[in-house]
Amino acid sequence: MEGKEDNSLSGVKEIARRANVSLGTVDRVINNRAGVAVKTRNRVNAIIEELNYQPNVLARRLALTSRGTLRLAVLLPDISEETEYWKAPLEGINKADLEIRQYGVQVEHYFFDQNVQSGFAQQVNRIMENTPDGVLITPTFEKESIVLMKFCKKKKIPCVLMNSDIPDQQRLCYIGPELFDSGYLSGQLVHYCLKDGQKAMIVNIAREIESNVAILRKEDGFLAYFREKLSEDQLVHLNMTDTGYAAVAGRLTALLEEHKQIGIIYVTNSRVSLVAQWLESIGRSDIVLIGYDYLDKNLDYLKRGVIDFLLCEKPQEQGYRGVMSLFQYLVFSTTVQDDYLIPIDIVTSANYRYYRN
Amino acid sequence: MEGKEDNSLSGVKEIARRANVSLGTVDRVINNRAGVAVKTRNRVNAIIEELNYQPNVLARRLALTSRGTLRLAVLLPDISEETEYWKAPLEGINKADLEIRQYGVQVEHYFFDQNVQSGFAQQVNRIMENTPDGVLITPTFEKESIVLMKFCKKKKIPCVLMNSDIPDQQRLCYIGPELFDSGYLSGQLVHYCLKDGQKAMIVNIAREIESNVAILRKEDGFLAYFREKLSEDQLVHLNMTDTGYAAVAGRLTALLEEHKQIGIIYVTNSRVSLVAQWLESIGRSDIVLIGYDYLDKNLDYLKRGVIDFLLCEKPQEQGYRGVMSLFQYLVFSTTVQDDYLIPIDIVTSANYRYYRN
DNA sequence: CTGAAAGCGCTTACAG
DNA sequence: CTGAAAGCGCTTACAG
Repeated sequence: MEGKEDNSLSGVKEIARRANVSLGTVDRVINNRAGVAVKTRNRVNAIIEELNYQPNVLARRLALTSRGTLRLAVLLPDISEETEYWKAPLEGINKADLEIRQYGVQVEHYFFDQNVQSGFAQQVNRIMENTPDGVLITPTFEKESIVLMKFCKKKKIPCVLMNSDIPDQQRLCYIGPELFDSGYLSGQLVHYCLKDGQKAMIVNIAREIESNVAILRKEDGFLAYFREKLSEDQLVHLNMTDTGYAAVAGRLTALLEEHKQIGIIYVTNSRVSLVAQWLESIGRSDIVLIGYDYLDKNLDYLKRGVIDFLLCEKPQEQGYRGVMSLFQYLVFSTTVQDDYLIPIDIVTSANYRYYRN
Repeated sequence: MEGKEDNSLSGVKEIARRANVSLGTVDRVINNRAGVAVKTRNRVNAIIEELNYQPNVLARRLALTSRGTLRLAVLLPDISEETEYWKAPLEGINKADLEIRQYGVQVEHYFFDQNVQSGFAQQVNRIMENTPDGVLITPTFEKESIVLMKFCKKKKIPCVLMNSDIPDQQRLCYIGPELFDSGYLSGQLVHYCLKDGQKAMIVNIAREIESNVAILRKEDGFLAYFREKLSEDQLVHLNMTDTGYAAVAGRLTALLEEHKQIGIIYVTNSRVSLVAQWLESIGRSDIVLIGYDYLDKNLDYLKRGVIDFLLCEKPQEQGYRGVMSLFQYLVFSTTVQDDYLIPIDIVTSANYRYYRN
């Protein structure tokens, strides 16, 4: 047992007293600022070590309040009829915004239309003009995203990716699901539900399937499972670039006619509601339906038993964590930030209540 | 647009200036402390409203640092060979502890042996003697828990329940799963996996099944699903109060002999590993096995395909949130705290990686 | 290279 | 009932 001194002093003051220097010098050492004699620096550092000193983040942040605000730029798709999904990440971002506002952080939104690549490019330019202190993006268009990421790298602005990843570029971290495993998991669910003699169908519904990294990765994972544990003979493929209901319903009807043994359908994104609508209209809710995302429309079908499984990747949390990791990095200069792979939740009519937000 | 004045002042200072009172008075009003003339109080409150003033929690907490520490008592089962599970909530509690320590909060642990009711009572007494500022408990033994809860109520100490609930007592909130739905969800999974002509088995393994609220609730939910969508004829029951492997294996072997059609087994707690061990020993990993908890032992079986589904209820998060909700309540005097029903995660060999802690 | 002073926004004795 | 002063632990000009 070491005799603990009556430490009326603590923190920087105690360090200053022991090292026989002023608070200013202690501060310079702690924050690695220039202008301290090596000898002094060493002495102070030794005491810091000895005391196992941990700065009080409250006090630090309070003292910094007077200094300028930190500006975080957030780039993500706007919310449209077609992309209700993006409401969720935005909610998470706003939640984080509210929490850290009082720490002198300010979040600036940049929205783009997912179908307009030039609009994305334009927003990237605006961000670069405004040179924020941190950047959070959904890298929907790879080329322009890389432009921004390179800019950030040069300017030493931390850049966080969300929802889907572009590896091998200098980014602070990626926050989102491991999409391959998401598909693989779907394969597994299909396997559990497949009755004897049945077939499964995989359905991609999107304007640009070939350039949609997310869909391709999920499909890869799904097929990997089939090759491993089942057989591709048991699988029917469908790609729909016409995303209208009539078109989808038409093709599905034809395919079901052709492959009467289809017992399970896996839709690789949130458009699963189109398939649900169709299944319901033909009175075939016995077919197991698996799809994506905790959207009101999808939940309706889930509750009614038309959709059986929804895979969900915590969109709010992605937004929240995206902002918070920038905040942590910039304010508390936390060390290396790790990628955060979001869990892939399996949601059914029996547990969906507990996944609200 | 209102002309915004050059507010060099803000916060309490600005309020004091406008109301023509001192900081002390403003503080009294903000914190509802006595000793302010009604007229003054009203004037100050009006300005607070007008300014839409929000106190800076950083500054508040920093100022309070000098005051005494807040002491939180945490009561939960200790970690033994038999109850590795409780490591997880403890981790969450420790994580919260680390985060809020610098805000002058101190967590005190009280452990008990789940098999010794008198030990639980003893710890309850110790807590009451120490009169902490907040209490977080796992109410394993109902009677003693109620004693503690009543004590808290009288002393106005906030009390949070974790893991299982005792409703209708004055508690700040409950943090844990809705156990009925957990069983119901299991019924649903069984339904999806059940092939034609197969039967399912439900297995309870615990010393005291009849007094184990958690197990009973899950079983209720499970049976409810069967009554609703399947038939009880398709179900075989097994209660094991002898929790040793030999006994379990013996009974299971006999039952499987009797009911050869059993294709799925649902174990209502983390002892699913005993059944997994048996299934593996008799080479029947084709039987679908569903159980509970993200424990190393269970994960091993999950990865090897012996266990198919693990239902998990975020034990770390329960501990973390339990502490944090007390903290929020005591430090920021957040208003009514709501119960937080933890999601029931469905974990398989394809998504378990993302549920680590 | 170093120190003394002022300040971040709030709270608390203490004195009247 | 009210105010002036000191302090929470850290940071930042400014002066030397």
